[in-house]
Amino acid sequence: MHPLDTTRALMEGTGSGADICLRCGSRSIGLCAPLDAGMLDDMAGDSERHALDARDAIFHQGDTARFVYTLTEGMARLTRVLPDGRQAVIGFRFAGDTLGFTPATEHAFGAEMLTRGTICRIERRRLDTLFRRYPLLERRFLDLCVRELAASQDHILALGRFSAEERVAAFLVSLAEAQERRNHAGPVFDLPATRADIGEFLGLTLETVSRAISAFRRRGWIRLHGHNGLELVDRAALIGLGSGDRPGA
Amino acid sequence: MHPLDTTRALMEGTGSGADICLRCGSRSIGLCAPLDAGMLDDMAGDSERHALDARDAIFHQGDTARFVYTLTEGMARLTRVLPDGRQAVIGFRFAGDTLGFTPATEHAFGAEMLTRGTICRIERRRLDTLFRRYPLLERRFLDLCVRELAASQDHILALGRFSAEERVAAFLVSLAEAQERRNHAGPVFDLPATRADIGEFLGLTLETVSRAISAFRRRGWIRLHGHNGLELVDRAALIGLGSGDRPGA
DNA sequence: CGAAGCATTGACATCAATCAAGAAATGTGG
DNA sequence: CCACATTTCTTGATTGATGTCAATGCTTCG
Repeated sequence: MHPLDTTRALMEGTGSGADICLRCGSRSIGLCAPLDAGMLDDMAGDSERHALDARDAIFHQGDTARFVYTLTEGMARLTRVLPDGRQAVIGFRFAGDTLGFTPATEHAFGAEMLTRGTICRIERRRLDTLFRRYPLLERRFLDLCVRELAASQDHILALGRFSAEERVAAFLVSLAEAQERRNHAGPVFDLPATRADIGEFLGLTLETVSRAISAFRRRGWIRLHGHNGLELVDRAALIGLGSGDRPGA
Repeated sequence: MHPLDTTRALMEGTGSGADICLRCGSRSIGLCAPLDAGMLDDMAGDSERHALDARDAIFHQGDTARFVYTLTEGMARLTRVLPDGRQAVIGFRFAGDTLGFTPATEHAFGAEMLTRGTICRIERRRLDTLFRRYPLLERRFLDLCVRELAASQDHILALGRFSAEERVAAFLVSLAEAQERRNHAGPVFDLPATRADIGEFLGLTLETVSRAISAFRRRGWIRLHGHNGLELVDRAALIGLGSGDRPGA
């Protein structure tokens, strides 16, 4: 992964290939990708699907980590709260991503839907059993984990060293790329996160995010279609700004 | 882990228990902790020790990831560089921590010694063989990886939401705690990182770090002993500031 | 003792946060 | 389908925290 494609990998999260999860019935489930039919049968008996509305919580920070989740439809955000109420968005997740996997007893962050969608969940204990039966599955989790770690480091680099506009540019590009990797067609992308969500992800206020987006619009780099539609008119300009290779800095 | 003990876990890194690595001969080697004598014999034939001076590189960003390293003595920093030269310190590592483990072909970051010390390295390919022979070892890497991920998220929270003084306070406390967990005695801790290193870790300039440290000194919270000695006089005050639970924010 | 590296401090500039008002989009009920 | 309420977004004015530039002082080490 290019170390500068800051948020791309975070956006990409733990998503993966194009296999079909027999139980969930949808394409491209991160968790199930490396499994053959026998493993999937094993999992199917213990997994459940749930439909959720926008803003619904998948799990809360501090919850006992009983389940591991796969987001099968929709977009979610991962949040972490400080005792004084300050909040940060740790990352965004898309259809196909795995959520809430941890060896700790509690979830260190909460997860909420940004759109309506569905999740598929399996008991943590059941997953441990499967790890023992199918070592390949555990290997896969290790890979996902390392990839996510690399993405977190990209994000650390962005938060520590990028200006406001650089962060927003990197975010918009990574959002578009994440959707393209998920078979998105057409020039208009979804932007279900509010300015406040984006700001909490990038360590900025919502006003600063809004100003950056307005600046890009004035420069003709992007076009907005309602509150939810985003079109990248000059992607090269955004990539240039969001890649940390600007000459004067 | 307390979500607010921001940098503590990052400082703690992948360090671990108190087992003895037969090959390296030193206490508390992260990599070897879960292994019995048979596994250690297996590893010993392929691992090598190296002595390094302060500022020596252990590996560079972009290097082929042939080896996995264990820091057996000394302190190191992990750095990531942008094309325009901006640099960030991703984390610090202490004796007992594992470095450079990745399934990717290249190291995504570089590692340099801050003090003189020694490292023990094993070939990545050899480690893969061991994974197949000792599933417990792979499980251990998964645990370390998840813990490091949680630490990265703490750091993201700090970079995105903490003020300069809060970040420096959290850093000093975590540095002290990391050394205490490694059998440190006495009130004076080592601070081998320069103001510039700390600043690159916390997303601040070296001047801002210096000002924060001076402010703590003026308030009687800390005392400095030369360029390398740090004494926490009022740890509670530092913890209060660095925990994100200040009332007015 | 002197040199080199690192740290401190001050003056000033700048970027992003804050405070505040109003506009656009979305959703709701009649 | 329209009017209204709500939420989200935009923009402006101002403030404040941190960065930048520059000069000086302290530690360490040869």
